Order: sequence, then C-alpha cells, then structure tokens
Amino acid sequence: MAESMKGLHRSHRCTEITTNDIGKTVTVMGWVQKSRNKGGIIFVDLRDRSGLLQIIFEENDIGADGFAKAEKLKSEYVIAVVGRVEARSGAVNENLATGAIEIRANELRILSEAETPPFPIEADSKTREELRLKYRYLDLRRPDLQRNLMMRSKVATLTRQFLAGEGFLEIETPMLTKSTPEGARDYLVPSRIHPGSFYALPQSPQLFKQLLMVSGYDRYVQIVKCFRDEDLRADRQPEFTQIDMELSFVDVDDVIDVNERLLQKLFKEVIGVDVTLPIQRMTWQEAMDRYGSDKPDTRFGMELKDVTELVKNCGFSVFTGAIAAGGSVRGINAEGQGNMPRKKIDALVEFAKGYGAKGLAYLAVNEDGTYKSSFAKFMTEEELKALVDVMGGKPGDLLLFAADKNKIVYSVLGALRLEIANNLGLLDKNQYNFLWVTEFPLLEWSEEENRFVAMHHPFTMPMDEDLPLLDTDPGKVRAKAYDIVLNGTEIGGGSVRIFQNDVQEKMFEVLGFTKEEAYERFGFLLNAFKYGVPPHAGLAYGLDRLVMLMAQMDSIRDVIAFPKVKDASCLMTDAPNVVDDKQLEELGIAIAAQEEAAKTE
RNA sequence: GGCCUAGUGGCUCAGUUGGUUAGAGCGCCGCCCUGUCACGGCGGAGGUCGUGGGUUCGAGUCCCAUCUGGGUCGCCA
Repeated sequence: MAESMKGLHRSHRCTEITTNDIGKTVTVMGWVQKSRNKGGIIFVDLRDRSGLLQIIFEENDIGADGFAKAEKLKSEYVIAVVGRVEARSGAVNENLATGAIEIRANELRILSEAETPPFPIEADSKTREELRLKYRYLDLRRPDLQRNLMMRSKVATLTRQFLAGEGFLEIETPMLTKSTPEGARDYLVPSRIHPGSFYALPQSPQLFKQLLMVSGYDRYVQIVKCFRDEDLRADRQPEFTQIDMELSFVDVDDVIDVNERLLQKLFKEVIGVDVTLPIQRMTWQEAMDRYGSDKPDTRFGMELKDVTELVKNCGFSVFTGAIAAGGSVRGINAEGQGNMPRKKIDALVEFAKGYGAKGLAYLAVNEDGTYKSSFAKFMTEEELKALVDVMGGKPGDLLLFAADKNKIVYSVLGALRLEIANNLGLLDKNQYNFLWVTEFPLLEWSEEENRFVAMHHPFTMPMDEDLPLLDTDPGKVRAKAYDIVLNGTEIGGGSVRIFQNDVQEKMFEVLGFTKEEAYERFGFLLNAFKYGVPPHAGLAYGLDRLVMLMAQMDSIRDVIAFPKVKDASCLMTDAPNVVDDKQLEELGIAIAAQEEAAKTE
C-alpha cells in the first residue's frame, strides 16, 4: 500500500550527498534501481535524476516491521528513506559517484509500488526503440536520456542568459497563424468560428520576428516550437525547436560575431569543448566544389577534384557524354583503399545510384604503380597517368569518379565521401568542426514548378554586387545567407533580410508572383515596410540537432522527450487519431471517403 | 511513393542444406543467505517464432501478401 510522505522533506538528491556529510541524518527519495537481499542485511540502490546511492537496511536500525517492509522492495518502487550517512565498511564501489558512502536506514516509506517494467531501466539500452517509445515515460528514466534532457535544459538556459546579456528580448509569436504555402507543407488547424478557414502552425516565426524589428525591439530571441509536415529522418521531426533570433541595424558579420561567441560559451560550459574563433568561413560554391555539399563535414579530407578539362577529349563516352551535355566529371581519392574488394566497390556503385548516378567509374593504383580500372581501356596510358596525378593518386589508393550533371555529381560524390569515411571509422564524435557556409544562391530553379524558388526564403537579401543580376540572370544572384555547419550537420541558418520595398517587389516578380498574389500572402509585411524599417538580419538554430551533436547521439529522438516515429505518429499516445463526428461537424469538416474504408471491411 | 533493413518467452539473442519436445543469458516467481554492488546457491514458471495465405509428408527456416519499427532517396522556402 502506498504510504504518505507526511512529515518528510527530501534533504538531498542521491549524489548530492558526499563524504563530507558522514554522520548527518538525511532524507532521500527516489526509485529502487536494484535490491540485493543477503538474508539479514539488504542493500538497495536508490535512483533519482542525479544518480545512484546505496541504502543499507538492518533490523537493528529499522526494527522488525521496517525490515519486513524493506524485504518487499522491488525494482522501480518509489520510496523515501531517512537514515544516517556512513562511510562504507565494505569495499568502496569505484563505479559509483557515491561509492564511498551509504545510508543506514532508520525509516522507510513505500510511496508507490511498481509492476516489473517491460524492459530494463538502464543506460545504453539494447531494447528496441519501438518498445521504448511506447513506454517513453519509462525510457526517460534511463540515465542517458536524463543526461540528454538535462543537457538540453542547460543549453536553453545558457542561451537565454548569454543573449539577454547581449541585449536580446525574449518575445513570443503566435502558434496559430497564416498559411504561407511557400516552402514546407503546413500543419493546418481548422477554425470553428470561421468554418472552411484554417490557421497554420508556424514553420518558423520568420515574418513575426521581422515585424518585431519594424516595431523597434531591436534584438529578439525565442526558443520556439516549429512545425513542418514533411517526411521524417533521424535528424528531422515534424515538430522541432528553434533558437530563433533577429537583430536590427546589423550586417552579416554582426550576426556571425554574436553567434560565434554564443557557440563558444555553450560548448565550453556544457561539454568542455573549446571552440576557436573565428570559425572558418567558406562560400557555398567552394563548399560544393570541394565537398559536394552545402554542409560539408570538414573532419576529414577526401575532397572532390574537377577533372572535366582533363578528360573532355578522352575515349570514354561516359565522361565525354556527360561533359557534352553540360555536366562535369569529378572524383575523390579514397586513400589506401586500392585493395578494396570488388564486392565492396560494387556496393559503393549501388550506393551512388541511390543518389541519381548512372554508375561510378573507379581506378585503383596498384602497389607496383599499375592501374586496375573500369575504364582504362578507353584511355591512353598518358591520359590515365595525368588523371591519377591530378587526383593525387599514390600506390594503394582508390579513385572514384562521377560524370553527370553538376547537381548529381556533387550529390553523389558528397554522399560517397561521407559513406566511405563512415565505413572507415574516420568520423570522430569527439571532434567538433564548425563552418560558416556563406553566399548561398538566392534562387534555385524548380523543374517541378518551372520557375525560380527561393533557396532560403523570399525575404533574403541579395548580395549588393549581384543586385543588377536580378534582371538579367537571376540564377546567378548570391544571397546574404549563411548556414552554421557542425560536423556535416546544418545546425542553423539565417540571412540578412530585404528591407526595401522595391527590392522585395522585384524578388516576388522573379519568383513569379504578381503584385496581387504577393500582397495576398505577405501584405502585412509589405505594408509594415512602408512605415520605416531598420536593416535587419537573423539566424535560427535547430536546438534538437545542436544538442544531439553535443550529446553525441545519432538521432534527435534521443534529445526530445516525446518524439514521433517515422510516420509522424506517437507510439505512446497513438496520435494522430480519429475524432468524433460531433467535433468535425462543429468545424464544418467532412472526411472524404477513403479507399482504406473498403479495405478494412 | 521508391530502395535497404529488422521482427523467435518480459528483455537481448542463437536456431545448420526444411526434419524429434524451439534453446541460452538476463529478468520474473518460490526457498535459502549479515557486506553485496553484473551478489551468490537451489528450484520453477513462461514461447500462436509479427499477421494471413501458399509450397511440402513435414516450415522459425522456402514463396507471396500484409502489419509494425529503423535507415535513406524523393520531399524538407
């Protein structure tokens, strides 16, 4: 039977008690991690969010009734113990922070009994994630998840402290807002009062924070939930948290400066890692050319080399064909992998095909200097040698080439170098390589929509020197946009915003919006800009990704208390679910007949 | 939507070319044990092999479909 905690007050968390407290009487409360009954003496490991503490029960201290109660303790019972802190008379447990002490219990209360949990509550769980997510409240008792969520809390707290000191104000923006179907799919919320109309949950507070700048708040920050109705990934959840900020009267360098100092503080104080400032910067074009990615992992080399000029007249039609079609031929050098078995190379070819490559050409430099290659017969000895030289190929190296449209070549080789590095164990989670990627293209041609779309968003300022190109060659315009990349993961991004109505209108024109359409969607912003708007810029971090990397996890699910699974459902609550007809009726919503209905009958 | 991958007692796994009664460790239950901390000893319970169908004398194993997770491409301004 559950007992009351009347008259008891917890004096310490488990690991807050140290050898300095020996002799004191303390009151501790928590969960039974493990009970070891030796007959006349019982040891119980008590757990709370701080860690473990050993309690010792003997009849002499606690009496016959108390001892009988202690004999009943099982895993996950919630108990309160009053007792004296003692130095252990048995061996010290080196594995425990509190291994030199124990609590000799004088009083025990069983606050809550517990059924045997469906999986062990322990660090480094081997239990399949599906089960852990169904019982997430038990999973969250495990020390590694508790550590992750405590780390996350610390990041949020330090961020608020630091930015408050830099003059930022924390201001909330609405969760029920207007759908702006540019970008990701919106989550929609039906309006009861306006049947047939919908709010959208924000994909980001973008427009509101810009309006706050118009209103003179000067520097804004918000740690805020954002929503995007797109497919999930290990680092993508439908609802996620941003550290979102905006600053007035600044340009790119000002935003970078304050954020570099924020990152330096966070990494030092949370995980003891020194971030050397300034953080390296690289233009988008250089990142693509050297790494085939706009978020390069710079912890290892294996950089791309452009060999287009070298092979444009060779006899290998795969190369020359791609070049003739306006593409390029580029390669990477997997150093020391020249003896990779054919089977593994074939697996890499298959991997490359997953990124749109039609194939992958390879050349291994044998130890004796001869070549083993899928395309040697199409090229002269001189051509091959020149190719190997440009790639820096040494005996024992494996050269891999992709020939296609630039976009595919970049994505194939960018993914391939990561895949190879991962297979070779080159990715050290203890190494933190930051990189600013700057000067992103302003626009991207969408084959699907047959128009330009904004690469970042439609409010991103073009680079001053590229402004004239908006009229003549929009695809060439670079933006004052920047991403902060850590170990190949984009942890944040932002831009300087357009603050002149004429530039903004030009931007909408290039995106194919009529003036009417632009006002229909974003009129509140465009109107606001008529009344005096400061130059402003901002940045937003993905808090989940940032903490994931700090905690050295592979999925953001491990730093989110209640994450969703791949199909965006919640295994614990079973959301989303079907609602009552009455609810739908009030909202004026009818569900269209689904083919599914026939299937379930 | 495509591709890859996993599903066997509560948990994690093994299970041969298809062949007796599907095994192990941990956990759980009972008894014993006064210095354990991966406690120990003795005994015990517990499995429609994700689901449905098929091939076969015989299916955990082979085939088809399907469900539930995970990774990824598309998608993610």
